[in-house]
Amino acid sequence: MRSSSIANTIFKVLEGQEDHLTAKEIYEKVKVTLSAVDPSTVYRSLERMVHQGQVSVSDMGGPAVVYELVTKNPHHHLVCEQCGKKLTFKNGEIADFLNEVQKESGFQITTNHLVLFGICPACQKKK
Amino acid sequence: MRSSSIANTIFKVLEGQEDHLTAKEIYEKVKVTLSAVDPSTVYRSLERMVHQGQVSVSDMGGPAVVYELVTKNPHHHLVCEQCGKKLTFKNGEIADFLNEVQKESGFQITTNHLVLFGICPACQKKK
DNA sequence: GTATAATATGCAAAGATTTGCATTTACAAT
DNA sequence: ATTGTAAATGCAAATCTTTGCATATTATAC
Ligand SMILES: [Zn+2]
Ligand SMILES: [Zn+2]
Ligand SMILES: [Zn+2]
Ligand SMILES: [Zn+2]
Repeated sequence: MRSSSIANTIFKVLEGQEDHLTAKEIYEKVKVTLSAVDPSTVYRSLERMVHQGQVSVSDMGGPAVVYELVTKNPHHHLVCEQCGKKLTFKNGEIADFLNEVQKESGFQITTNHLVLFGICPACQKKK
Repeated sequence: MRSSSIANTIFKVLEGQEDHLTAKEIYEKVKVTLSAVDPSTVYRSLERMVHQGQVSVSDMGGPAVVYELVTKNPHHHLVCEQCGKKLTFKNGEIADFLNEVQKESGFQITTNHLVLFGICPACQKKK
């Protein structure tokens, strides 16, 4: 993979990013560097990176699924479906559960960015 | 909601369905009964039903997210990302974990159809 | 290095989904 | 029943995403 490849540019974009990004947002950011890049190429690259396990793709309750680097800091989330408030769990806090499932099923778990939904304490009070 | 409403028709479609369906598939089935229905109406109705908790929406690894009645038989899945093989867990087998998260976070968990991914034993052998 | 095969990219078109707005329908209050 | 309000629907347009195919790039084998 040469350093100017799309995948590499995507990688850099995700690396310098705290939050999760939609495919569209990633495309926009890649276009800043590679102005002639085609959307389909970005979408296909993302798909590839997800399949290879470098990147996670998740529905976080927003208008579109979001992508994030997996390698950087493995974690999981609990999202309030009413106000969008987001808790982050370190991988270890969920690992027990996933290991249990792995042991009982024989499947090797690949889920690397679990997203649960709920209603946060504040929103529970609201009614 | 009158009995010929779109939401009601969608409900019937999902009720008489074993497997998960994509929005497109649901639209096609609704159209059989209500030939003049507009796609956007079906999409919006589904969104509503999901928001109200009657229907689950999940990425099961296929080309599009899939919908399913939640009320019928609450459950969760583990899907092989290589061959698509699908295990189904009764709600009880996952409930402990969700209850734990609920207790520790104060969030009231609403996730009603959890989908985990992994590699099944057969595909692990394939190398 | 040259040839061969596999992968990545761009482009155009198709397809799927969402959005804005006007209209209709359902519900509730009078 | 009449009126007023909120929700649901259809239609057209916009947007987002995927797909097929040709070209270019990269990797592998000789
Ligand atoms: Zn995350
Ligand atoms: Zn909240
Ligand atoms: Zn299911
Ligand atoms: Zn498998």
